[in-house]
Amino acid sequence: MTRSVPNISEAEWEVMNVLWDKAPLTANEVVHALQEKTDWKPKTIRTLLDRLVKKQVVGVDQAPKVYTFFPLYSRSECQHAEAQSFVKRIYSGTLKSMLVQFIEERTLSDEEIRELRSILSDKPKPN
Amino acid sequence: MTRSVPNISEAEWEVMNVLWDKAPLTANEVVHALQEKTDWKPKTIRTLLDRLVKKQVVGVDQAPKVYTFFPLYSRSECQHAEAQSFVKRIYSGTLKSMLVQFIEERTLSDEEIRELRSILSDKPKPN
DNA sequence: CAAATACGATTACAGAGGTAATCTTACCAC
DNA sequence: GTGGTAAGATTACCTCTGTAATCGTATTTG
Repeated sequence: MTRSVPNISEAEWEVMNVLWDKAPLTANEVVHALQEKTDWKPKTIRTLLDRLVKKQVVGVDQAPKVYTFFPLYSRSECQHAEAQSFVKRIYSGTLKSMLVQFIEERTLSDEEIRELRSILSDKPKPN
Repeated sequence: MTRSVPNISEAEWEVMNVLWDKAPLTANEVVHALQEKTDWKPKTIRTLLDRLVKKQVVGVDQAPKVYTFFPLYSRSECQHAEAQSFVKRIYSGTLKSMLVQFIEERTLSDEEIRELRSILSDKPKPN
């Protein structure tokens, strides 16, 4: 039974990526981590954190006077949820058709194709 | 040189799918085509069409008194644009990591994996 | 011709998201 | 203790999206 993941907006994803990498973090630590990637003001990042808390995607520890934030869902859980809805919306539900398109349009280099093929060969686990 | 595709919202994608299937269509024809898939009111669909025209994702032929609408971008062009930004946002840019995840989490059946593998084997065109 | 209808144009309005600023309060340094 | 600062809480404001309704005008119909 997969929990359903709340929607996470584009800007919020940036924040989540930081938290997944090194939570728990204070708001300030998140701000610093994002200072390189974005040019958001600290207040903006704080707003994003608050919204994530409100959506219950992020938890907060209020015990110390300076709050620390941490994810309530794993990165792969969220990626998976996004991927499902993305593939459904854009490719009528089949990852295959997406991959076919990427191959046909040569978006993937031969090298990448080789990599993908080897992943697929390795993995058909007989379980 | 790839034209950059304007953003298309979720509801707008439904409309685009209809247009890609059988444009040019009048607003009414689009409404009928969507009557089965959605429960949107005709006015709602009309609004979506107007917004798509405004965004210049859809063109309109005003010559006949009843306008006809048609896409200005191909379906695969739009899919591709969405896929790029999706993979970038969610999987740090690599389709590979997405596929790896799908395989590792057994989101794909053995059958699907076989299909993907055969696609990959067929396609590494040496051109 | 007058009324009904159909289509297009304009307007509406709430929620999410992007991007902050201001207000409040508590703590630290003089 | 008083003023500066930092953290959290509250408020702001615009755009986009979802979801239409209303208004104006032209065409059809009785």
